[in-house]
Amino acid sequence: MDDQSRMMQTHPGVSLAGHSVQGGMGLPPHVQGHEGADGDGRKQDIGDILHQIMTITDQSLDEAQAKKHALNCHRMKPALFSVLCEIKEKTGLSIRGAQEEEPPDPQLMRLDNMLLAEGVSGPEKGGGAAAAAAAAAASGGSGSDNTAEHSDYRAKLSQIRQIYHTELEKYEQACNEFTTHVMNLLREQSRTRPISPKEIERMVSIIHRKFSSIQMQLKQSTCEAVMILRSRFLDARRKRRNFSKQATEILNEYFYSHLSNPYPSEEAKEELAKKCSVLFLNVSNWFGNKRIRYKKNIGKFQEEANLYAAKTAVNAAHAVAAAVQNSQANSPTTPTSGKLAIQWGLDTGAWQTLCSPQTITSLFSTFLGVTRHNFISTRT
DNA sequence: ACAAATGATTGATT
DNA sequence: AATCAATCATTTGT
Repeated sequence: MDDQSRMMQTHPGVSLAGHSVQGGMGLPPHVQGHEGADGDGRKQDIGDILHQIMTITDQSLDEAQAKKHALNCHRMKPALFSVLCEIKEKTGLSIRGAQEEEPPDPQLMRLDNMLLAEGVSGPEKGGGAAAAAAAAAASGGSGSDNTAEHSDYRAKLSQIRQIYHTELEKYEQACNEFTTHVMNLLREQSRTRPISPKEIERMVSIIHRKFSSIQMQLKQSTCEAVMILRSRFLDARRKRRNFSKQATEILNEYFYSHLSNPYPSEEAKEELAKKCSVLFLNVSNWFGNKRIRYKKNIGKFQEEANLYAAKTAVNAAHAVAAAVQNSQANSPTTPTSGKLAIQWGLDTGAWQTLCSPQTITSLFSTFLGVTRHNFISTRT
């Protein structure tokens, strides 16, 4: 209303010149006569029109409807409409131009990528399973019972995915509904207001922007949920399983039978990992923990040490005995063998005496049924 | 419920 | 890159 009156005042020349709406209520315009084709008559017309517009709210709906129809049917209407649109376009210059182009939001892209990677926004079934499998592999579980471990995770993930999709669909539907509503409204209004198709387009894009910002919030919170789920289920620290009895058995056997240097080589670790059906990293962690904990409190591990020493002895006794016999027979002493202090560390040194005398003694006695001294004396 | 045991992580060190 | 040391978070044993 303001627009209309303003523009009509500013550009009287383009108003409904030469056409009297006044007496033609409900009648097609062409039936009415053209009384004043120039001068006073025209001004009079304009005044009448303005007056009519100003008082339009006082009129009944039927009357207004009829006037609208009369306006729409006027032969000059399309031309007038385009002129008004043009004027409006020019006067509203400042509004547009500022945010015409929209570069793809980097954060939105990050969110999209993550959702895709997690199998939330990707293809329905395969993507999710693949993502779960990948996550399982990355988490480095013990390998044997991954499926049971992660079925819960997968269930929750698909729950998130479902919520995400339904919400997204809801937003999309609402967006479309709203857009069509607004478009219809604007189209309807464009019969009486100078609204160009371009403007409608712009309005639509504004609406889409608004809705996509809502979508972004949805994506954000979905990402958060996935992250929480991940940390809850896949962080190995949180969901850890102790190794099987056999695995710890094998590892302990190696540890105590290499107590003087419990640093398995890469190959040895590989082999142990295979034997225990755990990962290489698990073996490394295990030895790291074992060394530090053993060193920290040797006394506590005494019993265990004896146990495994005995175990290994059963397997190795013959071999050792043979070796001893061999060395007795043909070779001078092994240079390092006399030294019984066991130190750990790397080439750089920093080795400490760690094996208690009792451990050594028990090792020797269980191995060969001789005392440490006896054993040494047999070699020297 | 509590403490001990245990596997993993992290930061520093070498 | 491998290891140590401290620490975390869970599991297991009581």
